[in-house]
Amino acid sequence: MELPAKYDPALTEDKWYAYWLENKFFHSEPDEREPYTIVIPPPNVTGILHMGHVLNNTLNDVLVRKARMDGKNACWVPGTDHASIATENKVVQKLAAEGIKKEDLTREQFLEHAWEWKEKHGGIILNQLRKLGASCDWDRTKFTMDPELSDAVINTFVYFYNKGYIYRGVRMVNWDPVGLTAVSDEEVIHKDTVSKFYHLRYFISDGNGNPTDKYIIIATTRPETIMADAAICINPEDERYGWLKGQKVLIPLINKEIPIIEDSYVAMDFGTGCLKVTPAHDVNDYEIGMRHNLPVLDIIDDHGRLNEKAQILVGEDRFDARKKIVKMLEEAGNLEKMEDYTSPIGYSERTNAVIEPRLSMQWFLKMDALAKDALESVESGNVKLIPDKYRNTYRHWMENVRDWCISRQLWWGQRIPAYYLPNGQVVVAATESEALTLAQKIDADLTAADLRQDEDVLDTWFSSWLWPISVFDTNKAGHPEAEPNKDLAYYYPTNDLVTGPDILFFWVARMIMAGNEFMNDVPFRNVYLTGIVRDKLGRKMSKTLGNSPDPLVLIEKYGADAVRLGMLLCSSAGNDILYDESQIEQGRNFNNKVWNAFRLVTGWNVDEAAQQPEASAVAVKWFDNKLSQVVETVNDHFSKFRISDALMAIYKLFWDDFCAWYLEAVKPAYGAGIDKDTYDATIGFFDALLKMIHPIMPFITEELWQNMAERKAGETIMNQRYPQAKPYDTEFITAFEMACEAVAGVRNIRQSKNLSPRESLDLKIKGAFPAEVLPVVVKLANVTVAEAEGDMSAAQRFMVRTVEMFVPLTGLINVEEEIAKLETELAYQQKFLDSVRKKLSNERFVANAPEAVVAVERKKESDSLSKIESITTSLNALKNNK
RNA sequence: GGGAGCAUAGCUCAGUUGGUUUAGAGCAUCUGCCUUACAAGCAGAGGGUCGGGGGUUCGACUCCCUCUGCUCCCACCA
Repeated sequence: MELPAKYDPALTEDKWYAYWLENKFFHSEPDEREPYTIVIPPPNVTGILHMGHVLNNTLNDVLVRKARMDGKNACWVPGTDHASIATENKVVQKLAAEGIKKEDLTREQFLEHAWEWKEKHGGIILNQLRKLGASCDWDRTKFTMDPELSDAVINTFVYFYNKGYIYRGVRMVNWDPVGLTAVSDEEVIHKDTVSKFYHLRYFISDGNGNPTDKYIIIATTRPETIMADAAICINPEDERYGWLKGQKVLIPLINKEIPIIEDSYVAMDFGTGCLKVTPAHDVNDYEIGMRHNLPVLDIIDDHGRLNEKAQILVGEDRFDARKKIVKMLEEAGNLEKMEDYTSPIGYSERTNAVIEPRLSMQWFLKMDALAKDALESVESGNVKLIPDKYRNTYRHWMENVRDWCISRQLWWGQRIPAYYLPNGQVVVAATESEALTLAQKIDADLTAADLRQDEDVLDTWFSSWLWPISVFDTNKAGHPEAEPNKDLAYYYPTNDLVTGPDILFFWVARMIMAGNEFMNDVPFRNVYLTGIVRDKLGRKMSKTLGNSPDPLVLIEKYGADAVRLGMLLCSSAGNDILYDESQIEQGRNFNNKVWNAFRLVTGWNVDEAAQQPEASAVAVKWFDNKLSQVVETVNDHFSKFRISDALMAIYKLFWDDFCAWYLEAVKPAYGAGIDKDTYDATIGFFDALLKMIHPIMPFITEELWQNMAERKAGETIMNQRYPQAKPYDTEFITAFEMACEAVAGVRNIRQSKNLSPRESLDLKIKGAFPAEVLPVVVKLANVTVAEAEGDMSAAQRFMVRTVEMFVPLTGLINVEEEIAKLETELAYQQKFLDSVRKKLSNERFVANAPEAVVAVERKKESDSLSKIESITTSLNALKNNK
């Protein structure tokens, strides 16, 4: 078969993926083998593949394919996350574009639209993963809102409620006025934001609600909330304000009288030392309010607009209201001054809206006991974080965790299974009928119609924390006492989890909690935390910056194998990835290299009569050893999750060792056939190399492996065993390296003297050069080898370790130049020798350093001495001949 | 404000309990080659004293202190 000189991934990738699918190579069922399990970090169901997914899923796939080739029963479970707030937002926007307002729909109607949207867009990202080559067990594809998975979520809620871990209460929550829901603390991003610090005059009341001419100044960033002020607070120690005690002041514009209170919370050295207390709209103020029994007046509505309780500016958005009230305050003479002020402001992770601290009734899950166990799981090493610097971060979070606000004021998600009785009492049960049974124990006359289910849904993470359990067994979550089903018993705990550090707490920590609670075992052994993919300039990839390439376009342009290799090249664990398209080009180039090596090897004609040349025999022996050495290295890298190192080891083995040295050493002369021994060995090596490359570049390796020999139907490289390391001879590997150095030395001389590679040269050797590898030198350097004798001053000289090599070149030697070169080298060696000797003459060194270290120094000394000797000899000879 | 981490060739990174490293790789750069697998290639070459300073040690890129710069996480000073 004639292959083109350039590899075209478009011709192979879809073909082989379809082949893998048809043969169900990705599918796993429990059997007697050791399982290797990974659950996918489920992407948002409506998500589109971005570079972060590419990195994550490439790593996952490499690990899964490697494990599969190591003989394990590999299972990678794919799926998607319903992502309640993100998806609901998208649906709301889509409906808005069609002129439909969410408020005008019933819950059922809205959900119908949402499901329709999910059906339409839900599969996209999983199909994109197929393009990347992901070897997921698609038969096991799950969605966090699959009916059975939702049941598991509901059962979990009921379980924790009955355990007393879930409670309902009014708390200051992070309100997202755009998403119209509470969000958890973790979903709030604090960003330093420049705003204004307004200094406002509050006049002292005369006792009858009229202002006197005395006033105090308070500093605030939120003048639009003054109408909700419940008091002005000073520090009791603050002498400046002693006179204020017991007085009342008037809120500007609305002239409402509020008391002066004292609380040590107020910092005397910040602002003016007077704090306006607004319990409904600030967490601290709320706590002060609780301590001092202040009334709570909520003047901001769900959308972030002032409500009628504000009395003024009713219906205005909080930020518009701020601008307007400042003007009003100024006109009323209440504005002392304003200054620029930078402070951290909370933003919603999903909608980027400024978070409004707001009091509301929410459901919470107690975290202390769960967090304690989850911390222990990591501290004890039951779960290993890679890189382990994240243990510190993890510990800090787990020790300072607050109760988890699990209710969301949304429709898309699992609806909270709490049912209210007409009298306000609440019962919690998995189904309406069970809830009715419970309710009837309270009041036997109740009917189903009397029960009202809670309107809220659960936080998305309240379903995804069950993922490693519920993808296998939907009954176990919520029922720790139940027997796990066959799949769960076999696949759990999973082996490795690959995810980003940004969801270490959102997801990873909570999965550990759920695993401990329901399985009494952690959900995975290793958590490999990838970096964030950034652009060349180190900026996070984002839609708004437009610096995020479309992976599918890249795959089309370079092939999935190239994209995978390009991503892995720069991805050491835990470090951010600075993505640059040139890395993908490098991946494509490597593809092409493999392709062309294949063209060369398969283009050879076996000559049954030919004897194996000595150089070939040496090269075969060497590469056999080298291969084992690198397999060992690669396995070691894999065991430490040093994927990019493993990749580089394979890359160099193929390109440098196999192509640049081995193939050149065994390549038959033009037009000649190759002997059978060498050919068979070469094909064997190629086979091993393809297997080593396969986890990283699955497509091209399958294509070539299939073409390398007759394959039976249903055969695939992905189910072959990974090459095993045999004992190898390091001495021989070193000897071959010396041969390579000798070849390089000759090539160097050719280059500097402008000599053609076709022109054969003499190579004279002085010293202990391993004779076994000489045939390779002879072939690759195109030289005739002999021992050096007599005067070598008319030769170009170089050294391989301690062996001197001469290429006699009468008439071509520039004596002056050679002398200068040798003198430089001599000076260097002399200096080196001095430093070694200084060490050796230090008694404390010789006495304290380990024997081996001292021996090394002695070897350095003797090597250096022998080099100096040979340099001196050559130098003298040159000088004498001058 | 608290905590963590990073700083090694032009770029991205290795350097595994301090000693065969007066430091390695890939990419990029430079030089010479269209040599019959591959110019997406081949053959060579140059390039850093390990952010600054101090200390411990026979010996430090590696340990300690300090300064500088960057990054991330956490955080209720209005």
